[in-house]
Amino acid sequence: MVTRFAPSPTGHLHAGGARTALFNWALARSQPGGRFLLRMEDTDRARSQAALAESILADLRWLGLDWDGEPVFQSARTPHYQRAIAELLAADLAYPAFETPGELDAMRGKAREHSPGGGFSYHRPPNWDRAAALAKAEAGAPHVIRLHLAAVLALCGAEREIFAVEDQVLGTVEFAADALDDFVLQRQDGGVTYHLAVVVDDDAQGVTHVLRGQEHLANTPRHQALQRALNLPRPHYAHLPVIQNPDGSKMSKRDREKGIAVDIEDFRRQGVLPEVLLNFLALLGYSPGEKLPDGRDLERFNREHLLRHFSLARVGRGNARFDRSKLAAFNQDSIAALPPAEFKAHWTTWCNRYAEDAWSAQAQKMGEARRALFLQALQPRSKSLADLTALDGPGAFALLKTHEFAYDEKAVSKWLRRGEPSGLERLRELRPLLAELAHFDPESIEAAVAGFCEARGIGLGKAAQPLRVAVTGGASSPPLGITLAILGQTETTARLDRCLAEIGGAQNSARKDSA
RNA sequence: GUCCCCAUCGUCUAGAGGUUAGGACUCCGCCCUUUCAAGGCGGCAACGCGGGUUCGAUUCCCGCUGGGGACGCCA
Repeated sequence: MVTRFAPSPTGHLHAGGARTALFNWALARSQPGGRFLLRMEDTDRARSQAALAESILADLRWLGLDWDGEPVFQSARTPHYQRAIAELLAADLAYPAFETPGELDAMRGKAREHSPGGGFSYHRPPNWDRAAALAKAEAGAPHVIRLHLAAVLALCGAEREIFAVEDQVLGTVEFAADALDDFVLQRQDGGVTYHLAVVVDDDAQGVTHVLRGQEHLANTPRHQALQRALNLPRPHYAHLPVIQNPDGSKMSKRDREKGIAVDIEDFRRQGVLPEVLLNFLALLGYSPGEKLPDGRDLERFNREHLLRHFSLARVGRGNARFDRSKLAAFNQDSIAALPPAEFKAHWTTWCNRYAEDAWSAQAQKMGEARRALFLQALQPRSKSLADLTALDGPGAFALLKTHEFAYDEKAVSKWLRRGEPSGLERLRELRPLLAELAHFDPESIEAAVAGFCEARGIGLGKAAQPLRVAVTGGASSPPLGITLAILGQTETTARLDRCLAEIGGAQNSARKDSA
């Protein structure tokens, strides 16, 4: 079995493309001796970019997908296409046509007028003068080369041969005989179209199974017609459901402009682990159909599992919407489950590529020991690697400087102002205790605060919450000991002073006002 | 408009001619807890509609509706 992934380097690898690549990879790798090939469909010279081809390759590698041999670039295969065109021309299975794009537009418009919505299809007229046309083309008149469908049909035993697609996911799909016309094989500029290239290359590379998005389904009769015309074997076809946005629209570059992640690069930047993205992508339009011992569906699996168990029979037929919150949940679980060393490695890699300068400066200042505590505290609280350095994330308290974070008014009033004695008063007592602590590690801090509470016969929350609000501005953070230890003794003291001055001062004047 | 594909909780899905229609994510509640996160327990929530076939259909067939895709000298 030979499969292939054949992206066009006119954009980055996007979620749908990655899923197609993944399934092709899994299908080939699930078979002994199966091969998975890569081909860059860069026949559109104007839109293709070498840098994009490289980025697609990089994203595939990042996902952990490997391919056999070197990627084939269609731009380097022109002679093969020319040979195919020449062969078709010689057999009168293709012919030159001279309409300009403008003329074709007009013809389409006219066809629409006559039957509203009626499709336009191009066919060579019966009284067509082959010799004259060939001579005109030879003389240099601008022209395209079109497939001579009627002649191809004459080659077939039955029209079914090209109009019926035996799809391994969808079953047999029958197209109407007028679904095809004499489509263009070679453009005026001499470049061949996708249809010709794909058929020639799939044959040249020995591809046996073509797994692609459902948007290609209607192209398949064209490809089957070309295979017939060129006398090439027909691969097996399977068309995958389309991946959609949550609102049911197609994922597109437009969504990217709105800041919605679409490309693999986007998810990478957001701090999604590659194995998580791979896992999640595999769940769109596919289900392993396995139950766990406790009766749950198997949903979390890795590359190796997919490669061992993947089957086209488990591919769905309906389109799938991309649910980011589920991805986030998977990502958080996977991050939390990582061995700390691996987590650190992932995070370091991510930082080197994407982290903001603000974080870099802060990390420098933190030093190794506190940085380790930070990672330890944040690992189980991060939905993504980007969360760690996000100024609105769970680690923000450690990222912002002493005077940068804001106090949450509700938290302040609940934990600092209310009560008798108030939280502020507890803070005044706690400040020297913490400032003089010999060892400022999580355990010592916890012990000191616990001792403080015990001595006064109060619950831990009475001291922990005011402290938390004072040093983070809000009522939630990692456990108190580690929170303070991450900040360090100097910073903790400074923040307590800021709090006492700002909130304490404000409180005093507020009391006067109300009195 | 024409052609094609699809149709189970909001989303991803499992599923069988007879099931209390299962799981996951989201959301809600409770427990745990110094807060958050995590974890545990529980809850809300689906077979689009109309005809057949059948003892019985959510499952099979047809129609409708709805969603999606394709209709390029893009791929």
